[in-house]
Amino acid sequence: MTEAPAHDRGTRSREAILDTATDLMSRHGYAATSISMISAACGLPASSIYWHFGSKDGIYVAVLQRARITLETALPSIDVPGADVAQRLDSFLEALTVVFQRHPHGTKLLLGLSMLQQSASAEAVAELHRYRDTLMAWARGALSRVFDLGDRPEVSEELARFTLRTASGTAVARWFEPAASLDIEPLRVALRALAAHRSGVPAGKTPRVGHP
Amino acid sequence: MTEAPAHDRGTRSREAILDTATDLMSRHGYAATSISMISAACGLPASSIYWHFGSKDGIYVAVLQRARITLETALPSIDVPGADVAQRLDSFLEALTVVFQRHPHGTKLLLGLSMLQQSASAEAVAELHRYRDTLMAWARGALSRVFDLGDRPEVSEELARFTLRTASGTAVARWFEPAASLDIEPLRVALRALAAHRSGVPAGKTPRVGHP
DNA sequence: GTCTATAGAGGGATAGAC
DNA sequence: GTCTATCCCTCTATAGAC
Repeated sequence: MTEAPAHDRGTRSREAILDTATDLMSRHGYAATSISMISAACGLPASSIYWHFGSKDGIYVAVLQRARITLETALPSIDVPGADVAQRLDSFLEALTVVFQRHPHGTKLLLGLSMLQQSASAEAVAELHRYRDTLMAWARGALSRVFDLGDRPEVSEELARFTLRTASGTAVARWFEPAASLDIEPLRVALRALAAHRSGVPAGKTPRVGHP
Repeated sequence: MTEAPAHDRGTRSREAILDTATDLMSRHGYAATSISMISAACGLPASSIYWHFGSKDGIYVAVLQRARITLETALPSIDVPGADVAQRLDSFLEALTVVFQRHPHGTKLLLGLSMLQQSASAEAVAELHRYRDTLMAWARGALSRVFDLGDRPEVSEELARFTLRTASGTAVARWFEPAASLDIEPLRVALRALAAHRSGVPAGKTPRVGHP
């Protein structure tokens, strides 16, 4: 154990730092997480952290990047199984639940860190967008299969956006009730109704919204 | 102007501090907002800020409290006008849009600051919950009127929860696209479908959700 | 109530031995 | 790659004159 290839030592340390940084930053937010907190929690001195990542912002970018890559390899196939719409919708919602539960970092990071605004570096903002785009692309593709929307990409887009907003809103709700789950049932009803609505209404016959 | 009643001077300063603190904290988050930033932005020295609020946490609590009170007095009547369901739903969604656009502090604060977790004081957490409860109570009451759900409080509750989660999700989405609006249309369709679903299904006939 | 000045702690980041 | 030690800065909070 102790004579592990010296080559791996650095890699292991790097991962350990990323683990603790992911945990702390998703719980406290970027600004409230200090290098010394990370150092104390993972056992490595601050200088090692700087050697690996160069700056606090560098850690943040690396954390986001790794989270996205993990998410990408973990996302179930877009080829949602199921014979009819109901079955495919079930499959999709089940996959969504799994993603939501197994990868809370993503949503938490988007929440807890996204308010950097001006303070965030360009790379950090880019990584944040990449993470969101990954989720959107998956949801769009999967929902297109579920409702067979190959010829109506704008409907898939709307359904995906709606789904992600519901998921984000649930992540927010979790702060108040940590046990809050994704509430699959209303989402199922809403998605079916929305898909039906958009199929029946040939795009354009949108009832007035009422913006004086 | 300069000879304003000396009595008001303190009150005015207090309000000025709260204004800038609300702005800065909702943009950068609690941790990333420093006393010196507030001091520089509002022109008063740090010691005045401490004289008024005692601590940084005290500012946060006061900011939340004032935001909630402002919201409460601004919330439209729960007595949603309209002859039929469609009209009342329109009224409700319009009111929701106004609240969402005119009081972005609330959602932003819930987002930007809610990740305090352990670091937050008990009072801060209490205020945060009070803010959320205010919104929930309003949405619950209004939706009960819209769909005439006086005898089914659990349905009003579900609809309100769904509505607030959508709104929260939209607030999150705004970070990526600052112009993102509330997407009234899908919400309308979803709420109608949900209400109809719950009216037709006598509570209990919930299709399996699929948790192995 | 508002100011100047400052204490005391902790932040991010680096130097240089090993 | 990892360590100890440290620089410099900003932070929260307070003291005390006005």
